[in-house]
Amino acid sequence: MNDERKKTSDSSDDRYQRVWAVVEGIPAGCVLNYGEVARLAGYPGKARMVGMALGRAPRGRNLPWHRVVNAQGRISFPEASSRYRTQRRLLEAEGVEFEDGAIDLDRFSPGQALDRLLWGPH
DNA sequence: GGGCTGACCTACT
DNA sequence: CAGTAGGCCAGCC
Repeated sequence: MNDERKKTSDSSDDRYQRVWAVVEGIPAGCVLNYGEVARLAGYPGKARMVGMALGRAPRGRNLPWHRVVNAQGRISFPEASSRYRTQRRLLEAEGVEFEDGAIDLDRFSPGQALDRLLWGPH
């Protein structure tokens, strides 16, 4: 029975494709943490793989990698790094607010995005 | 083949 | 609230 799954067994590249698809589905102005992305991609518990998938993402894909932060709502880069500033600038340009260097994941999750559209920003 | 590292998470102390 | 411990998996010596 293993031979049947041989064709459908996930190669590393296919796993990245799935992660990228989920990330592309994050609407502007929203953020998800690595664990959520992993879960939505069908790999619960494999949050680390998401980070690697983003790092290995081709540039031509226009992947909104900046909409993925860690579970604490913080950017997973040293604040002194240029990557941190780039990610933060992109997020703030989309309306994501930082308080004390952290994002309120409940307020800026895709689920709450619809509420903001209907009820307006609180 | 083994060991370390890392764009991580959860649970517990 | 901070710190620790265990888990997870892909890359790179």
